[in-house]
This record gives sequence, structure tokens and C-alpha cells, in this order.
Amino acid sequence: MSAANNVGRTVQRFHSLRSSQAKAYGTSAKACDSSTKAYGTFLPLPSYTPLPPQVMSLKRSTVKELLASQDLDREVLVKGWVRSRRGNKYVQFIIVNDGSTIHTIQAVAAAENFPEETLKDVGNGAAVAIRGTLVASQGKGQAVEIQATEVIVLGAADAEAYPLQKKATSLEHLRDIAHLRPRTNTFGAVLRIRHALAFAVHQYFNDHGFYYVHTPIITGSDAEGAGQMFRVTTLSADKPPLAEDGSVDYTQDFFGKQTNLTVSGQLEGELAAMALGSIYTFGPTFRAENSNTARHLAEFWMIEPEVAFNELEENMDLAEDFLQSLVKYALANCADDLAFLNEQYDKELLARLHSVADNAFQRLTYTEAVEILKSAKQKFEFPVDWGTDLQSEHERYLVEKHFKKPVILTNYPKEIKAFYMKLDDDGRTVRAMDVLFPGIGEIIGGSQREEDYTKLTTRMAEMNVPAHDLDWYLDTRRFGTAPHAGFGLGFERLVLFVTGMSNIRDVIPFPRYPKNAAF
RNA sequence: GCUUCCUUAGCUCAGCCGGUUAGAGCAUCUGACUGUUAAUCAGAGGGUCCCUGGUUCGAGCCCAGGAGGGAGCGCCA
Repeated sequence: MSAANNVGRTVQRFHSLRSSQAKAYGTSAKACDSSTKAYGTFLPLPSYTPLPPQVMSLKRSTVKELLASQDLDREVLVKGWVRSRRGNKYVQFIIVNDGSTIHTIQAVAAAENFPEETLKDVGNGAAVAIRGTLVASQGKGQAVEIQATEVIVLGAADAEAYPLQKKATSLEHLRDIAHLRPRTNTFGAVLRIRHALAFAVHQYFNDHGFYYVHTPIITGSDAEGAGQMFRVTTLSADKPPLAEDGSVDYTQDFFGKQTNLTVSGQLEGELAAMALGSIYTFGPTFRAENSNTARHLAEFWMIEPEVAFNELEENMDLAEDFLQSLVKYALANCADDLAFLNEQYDKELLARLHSVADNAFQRLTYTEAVEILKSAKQKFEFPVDWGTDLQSEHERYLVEKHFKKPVILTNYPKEIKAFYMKLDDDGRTVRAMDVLFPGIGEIIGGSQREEDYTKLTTRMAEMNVPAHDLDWYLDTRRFGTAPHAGFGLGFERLVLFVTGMSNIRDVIPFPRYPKNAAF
């Protein structure tokens, strides 16, 4: 068949072109010493090679579209990365994933059209374009497959050097190659779910009349009190200008004062809420704490709704409905990815997500929780005493053993909470609320805010918060103050819960934590 | 920052009481096989036993220091 010969020649031509480029890449990649992580080396770009017209004239279909298609026996074009190639000298099977779904599509290449040599570079990790006919599969295991008429290697992957293999790789090792881990089933699933949850956040708030407010990333106030901050400066690190008393002269800095990366958008969020009514923020947040746990990041994304006229009860209602809506959205829209994670990592995942989505959270006060913990038969490493903050083991007991569902704890002693929380009538506790999730711990921290100017400034004085730096914040209490409430949801902790992953460093593409800012 | 465990082939891991030339599975390469499903079967190549120093006739194994990683705790979201 001349058609078959033409096909073969086309493949050969592109194969030889691409393979010389791949060789150049391979050599450069090996020259790049992995121990020094010198990823900054720039490699020459391959010269542009136009795809043949019969391929260009076709619109690319995603794997997701093709797998769901009922419209068979038509010509299709798919582009993606090879997960596996197997077969014999008569027939070859090329397994392709393009990120549109966790599933792969199988392309079948008959040997008469594709001599072994032409498929040499079609290996694990290679980027390919495959043109062919979408047909019902002859084999078991998949409904449809592509009978390939053309296979083009867009970019080869040296099989000896490619770090991802057709087998399980530990999550710890994948953290070392985070630039490639999105190509794995696990991280594909996690990143698609992460996207779905981010989208669901905006959809929920938009549907409920909230406005998305962008609060500053660089902040001039160091009084937010949510943790150690990263300094932002353009001053010389070696020889900063000094004031007469020997301290660094920040009046010469870019902003004319000391500035930091934000640890919370809450204070600015409150300003917006006291005008727009219902607002939320959703942005990056930075904490320079030396936290080495599976639940903390130095750079994470936080969602902070703030609602004027809401009190503590309404704040809890919002938190509960919001969380349940997000979980339901993931269940409805990420079924394939969740099924994979349920199978591979956590057989209880789907059951737990349904349980959280369908059952009311347990609400109780800090004081009631202390009573339960004191009468618990379980031995705790740390004693429980009214007035001290609860330890992780105490929170876990309440959520995982005693109630076996999410818990909202309220009305903590004022001494262990932030200055802006509204004081209860007894003067001992504040209208704080922490939402505790199984396996995660604190997923939300929030409160009704102190709207009384005198009480607020009194608390600030007691806790050594400089009122002078926050006069802009206090103005909301001076002019037209009103009850209001809000909370902060750690986005990665939500993704952690929904995916069933166990380390927060595995639910953000490029995690930032002490001693690590790779990629 | 504290506690604790770990570091052996590209990956996952064995390695006995300190004793000859450090092993397995997978991956890679070669060959076989007419529809495979992480294909299968046969063969081959592949090692700075994390680094530095010490003890010993002899160290992957014991000791000290360092580096990196995991888990738990604290800080919190």
C-alpha cells in the first residue's frame, strides 16, 4: 500500500529530526549535575518543525473527550505524553495521557505501517501527536482506542535518564522531582481536584452574594499577630543604611518603612466587609515560622470570608455550609480522580467525604470540651486544664474518637486568642470558633470581631498591640461600627482533606517550607 | 525549635554476630512472542553502601561529627 508507505516515511522523517534534537537535550541534561540542582542552565531550543498538513488540519481532541465519545469511526488527533508502549513485532500499543483526565487512551499501531525502528522514540515520557481512527476496542480493558495512521514524536524522553518509571514511586522521592510529578497519576489527580476546589470556592461565594476582594500581599503593619513574617526590602543585605542610633534606617527603604509579606488579609478584609457587606479573600499567605509538620507551609493559600452584621452562630453556619458545599462539589465533579485516590491511598476516603458532606458538625464550647476531655478514659500526654490551649491529641480525641465527625469549638479563654475577637459577657472568653476535621486538625479558625471601640482598644493595650499602627483599622469601630464575623480557611488543608493525602507538601505544586524553596 | 527513625543500583528495598568478589524485584538494554493492559518469558549491563574522621588484622554493619529526608510535637490555617 502506497498510503502505508507514505505514512511510514512521514514518521521516519520526523523521527530522525526529533531524535537529533532529543540527543542534544539528553547530553545537556547529563552534563547538568543533579547534585547541585543546576536547573538554571538554559538549553538551546529545538528549531521549529512544522507538522504535516494532514495533522495540522485536524483539531486536537483531549483524551477525556475521546474516551467519552459515542461518535466512532472518525479521524481524530490526540496529543499527550506516553505512559507505556508494549507489544510485539506485529502490533504495538501506545498508552497516552494528556492531563485532561486520569485515564489514558490506547493507540494501536500495526507493524505493516510502523516498523519497530520508527517507534523507537515513542517511549515512556515522550510527547507525541497521534492521528488515527477512533474505533471500538478489539481488546478488553477499554471501550475505545485509536487505530493509528500517524505517530509523531514531538519530544523524546531518554529512557535511561527519565526519572518517572512505569511503577510506583514514593511520595518522598517525587518531592525531589516536583517539576515532573504532575505527570504522575497521583499528582494529576491532586492538581485537578485542587483546581476544582478553587473554582468551587469562587462559585460558592458568587452564588451567595459575596465580593472577591484583593487584599495586599505586601503589608506595612507588623501588628497582625498571626506569626513570624518575611521581610520585604530593597535595602542592601550587607550594608543597609543606618540611623544615628545604629539601627537600620527603613525610611530609606522602598516604601519608606519596614514592610513584610502578609500573614493574613483579615484586617483589610474587615474594612471591605464594613462597606460591601459580604466579602472574601483568596490569596497567598506567608508565615516565616520554623514549622516542620505535615500540616504547615511557609507559603500557602488562604480563604477569608468576612460578613458585616454576622454573629458567631451565623459565622458557624457559613463555615459549615461552605465546607460541605466544597466537598459535595468535589464528589460531583472529581469522581474519577477521587476513585483513584480512594483505591490507591485511602480506602475510607469516599466514605469520609460523604459523611462530612451529609452530617451536621458537632458544635460545643471550649469549656464543654474540657469537661469531656477530663472525664475521658484515654490517657493524654498533656494534661487538660481550663485556660490552656488544647493539644493536637485532645482535638483528635474529640473529632476522631468521641464525636466521630467534624467539631466546631467556640468561646475559648480570651488569653489564648487574638486581640480582635469579641469578648463574651462573662469577660473570660471570646467568640472564637475553630473547625476541627478528622486527620487534619484545625481547618478553619475564625471569630466574631470586637466591634466596640473601647473594649477593642483595651484588649490591644492588654496584649501590647500598638494601637497607633492600626488607627485605620480602628476607624471602622469609630465610624458606623457594627457586629461582624469571619474566618480563615487554609486552602491546602482543605485539599489535603478532600484528596486524602497525608502531607500538605503533596497538595501544592511547589511547596515552600523551612530549608526548601526548590523549583 | 524539640523528640525519634532513616540514608545501600535509576526506583523500592534485603544484607545474619564486624569476615572472601555487596544481593533481589522493578526500570534500562538485547532477544523471543500475532491484541497487550504496570504485558509476559530469557539474557546482559548497572554500586563514592550520604559525607568526614575514628576503632579494628578487617567496617555497608561499631563510635563521633556533619548533611539530607520521614514521622511525632510546638507555632497555626
